[in-house]
Amino acid sequence: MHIYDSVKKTKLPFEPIVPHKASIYVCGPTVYDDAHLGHARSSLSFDLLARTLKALGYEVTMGKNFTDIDDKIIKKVQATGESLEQITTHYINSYKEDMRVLGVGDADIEPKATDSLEAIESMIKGLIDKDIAYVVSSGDVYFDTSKDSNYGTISHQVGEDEDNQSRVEHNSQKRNPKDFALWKACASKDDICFEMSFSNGRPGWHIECSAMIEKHFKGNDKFSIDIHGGGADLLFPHHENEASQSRCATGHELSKYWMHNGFVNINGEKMSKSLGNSFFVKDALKVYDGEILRNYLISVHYRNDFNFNEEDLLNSKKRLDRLYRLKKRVIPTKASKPNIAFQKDVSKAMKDDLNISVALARVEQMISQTNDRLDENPKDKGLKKETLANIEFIDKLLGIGGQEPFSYFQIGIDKQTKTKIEALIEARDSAKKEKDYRKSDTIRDELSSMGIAIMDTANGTVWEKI
RNA sequence: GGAGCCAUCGCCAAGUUGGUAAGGCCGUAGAUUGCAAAUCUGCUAUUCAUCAGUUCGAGUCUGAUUGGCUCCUCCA
Repeated sequence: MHIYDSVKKTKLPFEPIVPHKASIYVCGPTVYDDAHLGHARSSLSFDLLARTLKALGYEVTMGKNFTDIDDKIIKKVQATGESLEQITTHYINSYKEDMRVLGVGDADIEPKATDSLEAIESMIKGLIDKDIAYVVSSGDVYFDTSKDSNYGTISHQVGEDEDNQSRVEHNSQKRNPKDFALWKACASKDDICFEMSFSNGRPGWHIECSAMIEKHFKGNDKFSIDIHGGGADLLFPHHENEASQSRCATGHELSKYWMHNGFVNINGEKMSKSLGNSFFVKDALKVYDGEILRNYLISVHYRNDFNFNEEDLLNSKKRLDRLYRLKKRVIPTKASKPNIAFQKDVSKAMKDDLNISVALARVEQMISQTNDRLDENPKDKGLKKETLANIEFIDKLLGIGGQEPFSYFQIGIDKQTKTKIEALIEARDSAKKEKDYRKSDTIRDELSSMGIAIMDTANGTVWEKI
């Protein structure tokens, strides 16, 4: 397995801390709103990573946190009158449900900031004791970046000159402009605070992840975890700060490898809350099936930016349709063993920093070849069994192709419509038998206007929702 | 102002260590079909934004130019 390390900026062989085991920690969402396509993409990227590692025989431990204390959540609390817990529970469940529909299961470890306050406190305390962190008069606790000579080695973004045109607000209480808050003291009585030895307040964003990693992962004397992941925007300052805190607190590096996924753009524009063009997973799922969305979102390499648009989505759906049409041809049968060459090729592609394009190209080659062989010999039972095994292999590795193929093509059709469609097909068949092609074509047109495509096969007429 | 990324067929998109351009969609010709659809087969970039350099050889390395984009502020 090779992965691209976005800190070293090169592809590296994956050599985990403990042989055959992989510990991954991904920055999860701040739960004050529904998940958008960007969350989905990040989640999907690391889901593919975990699936690939598992397929290669690694025992994977996936951690993904929920930031459930944050200014925006508090704002929502104040705006809605609901409790912090009500709000965060709601959005955590909403996130999990969306991801489940996209084929991403729960992480093995799902820490919440509110469950990690002790770990946060002890890490901050330790840093204060070493004078790497300091408390200012307001009660805020800052991290002294000048104490870490390696500060900047993660993002390579910290220049020599401190006095650049950075948009970072200059706080006179800070020792250095780049220092960041580990702990924010309560500003008012309405604030949501936790009592700590240094002040009443709440944790800063960066410390949460560091503390949660230390709490849940063992690591060794050099690294806490194997892979730390997240969106490309988190590289700086979030991951830089995380790495620095952990380095100073633990005396070793936080993560052996760093992976960052690219953005989802909508019509070429960055999707962000401030631009107001967020595309929520829930909204997308109203229109498209979860697997179709998944198939689309994983079709572009995880490091590239992803430009979401409907035309490409439909294109990618057509590719998935081909897989399911093949599945229709081989079902019902019992899967045997997947074709070794095929399995090897697909795995090889995924082993190369999750090269999904090459993997999917190989899948399509398999589809074409199998269709060809099935055209020649429609009753090749061995081939059918192997093909089904191939599809099951793909489903396990990529999370696509796992549905029952007939229902895949009939998603969103209710029973009543289904009965009607089947009646029309029956009527058309009898018209065809009587060679009344005008009538049969009229029926086909009627079905077509209902959004139903039909195809005459050796085993009778089948239909699909377009 | 600082840091960095990207530019491959009409569209989407691969292309570690330089060796002579995957795959899909669309289009097109054919097989098949009552006609379609589905399926299969053939065709579809002497060329990788531009210019220069290194090299026997560059989409792949170096430099410059042009055009997109991101981060430096909460952000997946």
